[in-house]
Order: sequence, then C-alpha cells, then structure tokens
Amino acid sequence: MEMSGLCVLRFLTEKFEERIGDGEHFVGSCLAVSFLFEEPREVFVLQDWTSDSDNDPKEELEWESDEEQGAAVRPPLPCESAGPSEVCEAGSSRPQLVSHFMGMGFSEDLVLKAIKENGEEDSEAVLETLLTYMALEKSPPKQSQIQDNWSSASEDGNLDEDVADGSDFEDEDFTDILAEDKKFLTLVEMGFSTNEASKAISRCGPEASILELADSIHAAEVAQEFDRRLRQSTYTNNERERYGCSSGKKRKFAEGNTNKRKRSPTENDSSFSSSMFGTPMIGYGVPGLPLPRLSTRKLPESAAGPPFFYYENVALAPKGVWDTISRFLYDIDPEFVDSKFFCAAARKRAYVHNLPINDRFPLLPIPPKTIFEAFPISRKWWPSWDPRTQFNCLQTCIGSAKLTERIRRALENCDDIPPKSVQQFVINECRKWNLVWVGHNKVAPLEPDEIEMLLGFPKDHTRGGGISRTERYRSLGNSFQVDTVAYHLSVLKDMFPHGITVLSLFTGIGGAEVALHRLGIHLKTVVSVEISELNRNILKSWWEQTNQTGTLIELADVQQLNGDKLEHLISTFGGFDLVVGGSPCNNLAGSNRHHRDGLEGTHSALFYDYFRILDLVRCIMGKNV
DNA sequence: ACGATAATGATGTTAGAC
DNA sequence: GTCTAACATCATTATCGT
Repeated sequence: MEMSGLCVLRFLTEKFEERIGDGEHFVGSCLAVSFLFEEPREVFVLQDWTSDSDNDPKEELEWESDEEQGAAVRPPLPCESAGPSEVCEAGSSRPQLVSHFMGMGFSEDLVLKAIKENGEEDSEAVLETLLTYMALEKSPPKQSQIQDNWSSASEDGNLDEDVADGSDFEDEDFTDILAEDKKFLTLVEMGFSTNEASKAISRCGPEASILELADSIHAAEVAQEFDRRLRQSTYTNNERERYGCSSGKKRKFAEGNTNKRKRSPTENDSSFSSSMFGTPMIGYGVPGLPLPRLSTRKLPESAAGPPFFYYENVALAPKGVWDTISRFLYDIDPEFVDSKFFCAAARKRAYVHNLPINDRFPLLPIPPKTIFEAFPISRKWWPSWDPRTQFNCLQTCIGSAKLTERIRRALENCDDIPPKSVQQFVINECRKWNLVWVGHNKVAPLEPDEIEMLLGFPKDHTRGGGISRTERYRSLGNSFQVDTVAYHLSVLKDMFPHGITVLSLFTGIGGAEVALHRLGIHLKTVVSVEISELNRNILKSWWEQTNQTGTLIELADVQQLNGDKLEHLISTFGGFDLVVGGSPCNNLAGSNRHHRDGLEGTHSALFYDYFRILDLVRCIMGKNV
C-alpha cells in the first residue's frame, strides 16, 4: 500500500478538521507537520512565551513542574491539562503581526499599508494584499530574506499565532478563477514547482489560502520523504505491522528546510541549545555547578521505557537536524551538554534520552578540568600570551608537523614576546588543532594516550592489537566523553543493582560500556553493533581485560539488524534495559568541508536505523509484556 | 596496498559596536 | 535592530613514502 498517499490524506483531513472544524487546536502552519499523529500527543506547557516583555521569550520557556521525575510518571492526558493556553493559542499583537510579515520578507511600509487596509484581525487578508502588492510590483519576496529572517523572527516571539488566531478562514470567497491563478503564481514565486503548486490547489480546493497550500505541499514532501526513508532502510511495512508499531507511521519527517518552512520558537535549534537553558550547554545540570532553572522535565507519555534509551550526536549540527531527531525520538528535547564541565576538553554534544535526570552522580575520581591540571609539565613552556585553559573539541585529525614547524619558525624570528600578529596566528592554530606547549617555541599535537585520558578511557584502551596511530586518533575522535555519559547513565545504578542488558548501536570503542563499567553497573549482556572491525577488537579486548562475567555479542552492521534478529535477541536475553548509541556525525559536523549534507548524508542517515531499531525493540518488548 | 601526511572551507553561533 | 568580526567544529581528499 502506498504510505505517502495515506499520510498526506490523513494529514490533510486532520489538519483541516482542526483548522476549520472546531478551530480550537489550530497551532499555526509552523506545526503543520505535527499532525501526522494518530493519538493525541503530549504537549509541553509553555508559559509566558507570548509575553510582550523585552526579555527573550525563550528565557521564559518552562515545563510544567512535576512532583516526581522519571519515566514512571504518567503525564496528564491532553484533556486533563490546562486550558487553551497549552498550545500556541496566544493572542496576537500588532508588533508581532508586523514582524511576522516582515519576517516573510515584506517591507515594513508594505506591511503597515496592508494592515491598514485590512485591519489587524484578518491576517489572511493582509497576506493576500501583500502578495497582490508584490505581484503588482513584479518583485516577489526574496527567498534568501525569508530564510534569513525566519529564524530571527521566530525568536522575537511567535510569528505563528498571528496566523493561528485567524478564525476567518471561511469568510473569504476565493472561488474566483483569477484568485486561483494568482495563488498558483504566488506559490511558484515562493519557490515551489508548478507541478507542486497545481497539485496542491487541486488537493485543497480553490478556497484554500496560500498558507494552507504551502503547508499542503510541505506535508506531501514530508510524508513522501519519510516513506522513502523508511523504504530505504530495512524497516519494512511488514515489520511495522507485525510488531504493531504505530509510531513509524505516525512520525513525521521534516528536514530543516527553513527557506520554505516556518519554525516556532520551540522548534528552533537555537532555542534548544544555549539560550534555552540560560547557561551554556549544561543540560539538566553538571557536577559542581548549581542546577539550571530547567532542572526538571516531563517526558512525553509515548517516550517512556522500557527500554531506556540514550542517543548522542554533535550539538552544532546544521539547522533543523536536532529538530528532526527530536521528533523521531518521541518528541524528547535533546539535552545539550559541553564536556568541558567534565574534563579539560570541550565536546559540545546533545543527548536524547528517557532517563531520569535527578540524583545523578559523577564518576570518581573527578578528572582534571584545566590543561595545567591535566598536563602540569606544559605549564613550564606555556607562554603568558596563550590564554587557553581548556582544549577545544578533540577531533579525528591532528595538526601536521609542517604546522608546528611554521609556528616554531615564526616564534624564533621574534623576541621573547612576539608581536600581536604572530601571537594571533599561533593562538589560532593552537586552538584549531589543540596544540600543547612541549618546549621553548615548540608546540605539539596531543598523543593518543593523552586523548584517551581526556575522554575518560583507560590508558592504552585503543593501543595495539593492530590499530594504527591514525586509526587511534580517528576512533577516539569519534567517541563519547566517558565522564559526561556516565553522569547521565549514573541513575541506572540503583535501578539495576543486579546488572543490565544493553543494546549498543554504533558502539565505536565502547564509550558507553566503559562508562557503565566505571559506574559499577554490572554488564549482564551487551549486544554491540559496530561496523569497524578495529573498534570491535578494541571492545572485545577491553571486555576481556576487565574480566567481564557477562555476555558480549558483537555484530557488524546496524542495517542488517532486523526484526527477526531483534526478536531472537530479546527472547534470549529477556529484553533490553538500555539502548544506547550515537550515530555517525560525519555529515553533520562543521569540520567536514566536503559533505556536510545534514541528516540525509550517507553516514549520518544511519540515525534512521537507530530509530528503526529502537522502535522495533520497544514494540517487540511492548508486545511481550 | 596501506598508513601517514598535508591541504582543503563552510556553516552556524556569539559578542560587541553602532 | 543591524552589521561585522571572531570563533568553533566526533572530516575528506589527494598525495607522498614505505
């Protein structure tokens, strides 16, 4: 059967029922793609985010507090929760309306003129007027402007309620054939293909507004893309039906196509990251710092375990990526954490998990958090004008010998205190490549065992056994920071006093396993999936050296891990307590010059396999329970 | 053939000046 | 607000040497 068709149909039906029918739950076109759900979904309660205060609205984001934490808490059903303010039902104000349309690329003068003509109540008519102006001027809003401004506009507050407040969709009579033509042209001007435009008009009828038509096209894209993605993976319809998985169909796909799609503040990655938490990248808290304002959370009902799961990837991914990941992973907001609060090197990562977040504890001993503490010897050679106290992100490549020589020569040609320009050059390169001072005018890249230590691995964890130096750097650069992950996983210790059964995807050199082991959590069974034989050998070697008494099963390819195999594993080991993994970041990382293709990149698309496998595990375990 | 080496920007955020 | 500059970033590719 044709998934995409069904999805679009359901989407359109629900959307228009909600929009035109009762009109109560319409949340604006920004959330259009959220309507692919069959069941009512949990919605975070956002307080004050529509306030007119000068404060950044994101600062005001708060979850409804909860008496208890963790997966055991049942979130209230939508009907139980507080009234209409729950969703984006804010009233509109004129500045918001103006900025909304300015955010779409219209000039302020034009917007004010259009509002004057139509009144501020009727945002749909205002838009129509604006589009007419543009058509008359033969100068459609610039695409780039739309792209550039949408994110900032969404930070201003919400441009979406302004659309949402329009209860007058039926008022207008747009059956005129000319109006239809105008809409067609407008859609094309907005960047849609003629094919898409005409299809959308025939789908939605001549009375549909521009926004509805645009949403419809997006919905079709979304459904199609999601279906394509699932077909590409081994997550077949058969499997979904066999295990009664509903979420696969319900989930929506939405790549960060910001030039066409509007984003609400809650959807904006920037709101996820630093500004959402007020303080930078400490998630729901790190050891040694006071708890952030958002030190509690309420999980969506559908996100609860078993099993617990823990997903990791780079925090600074291209726009929309975390948005998409979060939506696939049961609408859990990522926890953005920088490992610089755990060790002497920065590592900005986001973690999506359904673990409790209270009563965490750190691994002991607490690792050194400054370069001098970690490498006391370097202090002797550290010039006063190099202000670094911590390393930047440890990557897979190291600085070249040529570079360190260039630095040495540049410094040798100067006095004791080099001129500012030389200082700047040296510091920039040192920051970029994480160089340390190992002698007079002499810098060097970190050694592999030093990186092991910084990342929380035992010394020589990746050493020997046939792995080359370059491969060591690569494997380490792709790994977890153990202390950070252990802090998050520490809540499992009391919950599983007799040990846990782990499904570890994209295991790498076993950061999660090392973390659990160092926490003193017994590993009853670890099913590890890792494509690199070198990395599998490293894990196996570690497993033996640490005298593990549990069972280690090593598989190679996540894409080969289908429902049959999972069912067998689950029946053999009695289900998984934890599904942990971080999918490849190659196509997300900023340092990738060539193929930073986002979540659809060759490697990073394996995220969908993480989701597929996790969803299958949840379904199989759910069925067995 | 394989590992080591060196050269190769782009995307996005943030801070600060205006 | 708007602009600019500074800054950070789990990397890929071609080439060289063995």
